[in-house]
Amino acid sequence: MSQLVNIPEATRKRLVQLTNLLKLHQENKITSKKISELTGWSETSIRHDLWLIGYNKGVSNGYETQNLLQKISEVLGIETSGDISNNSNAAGTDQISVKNSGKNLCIVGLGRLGAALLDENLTGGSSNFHIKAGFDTNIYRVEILRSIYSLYPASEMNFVIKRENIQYAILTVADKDAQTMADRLIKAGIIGIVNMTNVVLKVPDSIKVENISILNALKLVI
Amino acid sequence: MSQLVNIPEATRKRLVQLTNLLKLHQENKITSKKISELTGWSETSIRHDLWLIGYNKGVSNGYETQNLLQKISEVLGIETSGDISNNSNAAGTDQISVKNSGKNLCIVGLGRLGAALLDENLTGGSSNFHIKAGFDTNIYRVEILRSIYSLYPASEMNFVIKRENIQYAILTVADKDAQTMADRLIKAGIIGIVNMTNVVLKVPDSIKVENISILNALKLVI
DNA sequence: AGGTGTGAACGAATTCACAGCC
DNA sequence: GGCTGTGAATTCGTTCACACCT
Repeated sequence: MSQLVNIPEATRKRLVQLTNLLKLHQENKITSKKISELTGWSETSIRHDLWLIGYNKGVSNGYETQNLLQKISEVLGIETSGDISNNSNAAGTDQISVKNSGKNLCIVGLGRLGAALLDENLTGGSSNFHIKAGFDTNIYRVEILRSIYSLYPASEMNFVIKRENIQYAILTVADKDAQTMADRLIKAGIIGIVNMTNVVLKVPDSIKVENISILNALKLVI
Repeated sequence: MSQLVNIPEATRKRLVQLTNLLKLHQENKITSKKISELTGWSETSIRHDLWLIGYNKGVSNGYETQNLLQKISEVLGIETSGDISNNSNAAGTDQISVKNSGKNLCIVGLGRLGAALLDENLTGGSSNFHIKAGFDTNIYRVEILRSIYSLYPASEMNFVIKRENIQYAILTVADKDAQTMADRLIKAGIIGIVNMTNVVLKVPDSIKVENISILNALKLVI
């Protein structure tokens, strides 16, 4: 789909974070040294990353902030649209028309955390994620919550995910239900899961999972 | 204090996750093959990890679940304080605490997400983290929220962190305030930060940071 | 000078291969 | 036969060294 080049995982992680940095960066240009100062990454690493994605617009004088941001977003398959969507900038080598389809996602598990995410500004910033649904096994929970998003009992998961063309899920259920729910999500057609539970999910190779358990993170900073 | 051996970061991550798996595992024994099935990690990797931490109780017949859990927790410096203490003392009071060297933490930024974390069961499971304080620059926010935890305006951060002997922080502020708040936390004596913002924090080498931005995670599962 | 681009060298992490044990 | 323990081999990621640009 988007993945023009095969980017190493470590580089992908840095690039995603770099997009956020570039968005906040006020100045026109930015050097690898400056990025290094702001992040703690080595200058070489940054240049190497950009080399890997075939960026060669720096030419000894630093990178043009917006141009770099554009390129990285392209390569990662995330849209930056938002602020400067002057798509009319020709010159670029983007022969492949990046389809501007927003990414639809759902939140599975509407406890305190999941419910908070419904209102979190996930679609903001300028990345186009659309929260299309929230699910919970507890039907009362679904009814009680007020939100601008549509909430459903978990029993309707399969149906709703297909109808709304949802491809990604944030999993915030109890640990004991995590694997079961992941299985159901995958069966319904989900291809990427942000796993906020504390368990390791076993999924097919084709499914991408990112683990961001708060408890695990705490144990790692000890 | 705990770090008996110098464990590679990749191994540490797996071990933390493995503790969760072992806690949920019902059977007495577990093999590397079984762990592999449950997680997707390679069998060799698992055995190698255990070898690295000097575990050698497996001897060709699988590992004893509880013994292994104990050992890993020890090495990682996280207490397991017997999650299955239902063996004899069935009474609700689990005050049987082993080595109550609890880790004190605070939550910085009491938006929807931060507020949700106050009530999240972070200290549960069996890892002893104690949420000692919540901070927000918005003093009204602090006053409005009800919780069993103590909330303070950010201006009192330095004082409270020292008084309560808080060493770890979960950062859930707005991106633009992230670095500033991190700096203040570090100045106040914090040594580990779980960074839930979307920015990369620049911190001294002595400070541990784990990044668990939901937005970044979403971009990585695309 | 101060910056990028790029392959080679180095170090970290994973996998392989096989010895040893039950 | 099925399992763990362990060094070696391989793959992956980072850093170095230096050519080149402006």
